[in-house]
Amino acid sequence: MPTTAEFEHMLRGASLRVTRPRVAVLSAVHHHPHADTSAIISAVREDLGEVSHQAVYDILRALTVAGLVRCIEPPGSVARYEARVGDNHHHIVCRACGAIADVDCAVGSAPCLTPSDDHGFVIDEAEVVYRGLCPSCSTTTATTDTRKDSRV
Amino acid sequence: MPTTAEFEHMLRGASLRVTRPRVAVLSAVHHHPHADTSAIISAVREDLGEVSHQAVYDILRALTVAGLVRCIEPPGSVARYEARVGDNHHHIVCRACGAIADVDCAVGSAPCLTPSDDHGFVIDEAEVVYRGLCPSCSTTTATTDTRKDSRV
DNA sequence: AGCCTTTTCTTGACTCGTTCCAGAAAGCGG
DNA sequence: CCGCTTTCTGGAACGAGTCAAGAAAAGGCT
Repeated sequence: MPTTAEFEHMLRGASLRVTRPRVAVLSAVHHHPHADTSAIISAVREDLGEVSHQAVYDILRALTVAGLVRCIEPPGSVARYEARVGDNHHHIVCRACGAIADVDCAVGSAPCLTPSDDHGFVIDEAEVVYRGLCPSCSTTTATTDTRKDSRV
Repeated sequence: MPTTAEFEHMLRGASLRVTRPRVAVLSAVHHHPHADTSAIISAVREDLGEVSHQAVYDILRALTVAGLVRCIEPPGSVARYEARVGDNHHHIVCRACGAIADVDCAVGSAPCLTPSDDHGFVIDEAEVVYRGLCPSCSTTTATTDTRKDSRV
């Protein structure tokens, strides 16, 4: 886990001013992977005392466009943020509890980036979202759900 | 494009009561692929006159759980609905204008359903979202965006 | 065909995540 | 240390979607 000095260095490297709220937000995202905005606001306020929610929204956007954090928006959930950037990994979302886990790329090459027909689009990214049940939900839920209807 | 009688038959086949709003919503989703809820409401009202938005929300949910329509929620956009169900296809979303196009599965097998580490999750579906620029946006936008940083 | 039960639709208020705005505060180059 | 610029505060506002109670209608049954 990076130190405060490293967070400051990351901000400067992205041409962003170094402020206490920004360091706190960056730190919160690193310490709470896949946290939503309100969780990040809480974490930042534990750190600094009162911080406006607007500041956190602004900072998260600034960090996102700077490439220091990544915003993911799972269906049926609010926006969540994570610090793993640069490596293109994907996510498993639990249908029952909404838990999210990271998944590294399944295959070495990029088969999903070459669809059969791109309709003239210029594709620069493909994101994969796996859906299923997390370990605890799959055990508590009776094994009544045996559908297997999805191809990829 | 299915006829009204066929829409009614689809509803009955899903154990759903046949009502004019439901037929109109089902028809609207078939005629307007990837339309958002407000567009569907407009289309239904052109058909039937006044219909409450609540009815459309309820109907869309009922049709979704019945498997007659599919709900997609692209990041940065509201929920959209489409009638192509059963075949597992994916979507290209234009970063600039939000246009959506269908993409059939790139490969015959399901490589994306076997991630390198599933963290104990029971995966039953994988959804792929391609992001890029649609034909018109890629020509109007100057070719200044040459990043190619995504693997899958 | 006509009743009765259950489901569905209407109306209207309301929640929640997010954004907009104007002014105060703080970072940082000179 | 000063001043310009960016950032943060506080509060209002917005929009998609949800909740709740009662009216309307679908469909089974006689």
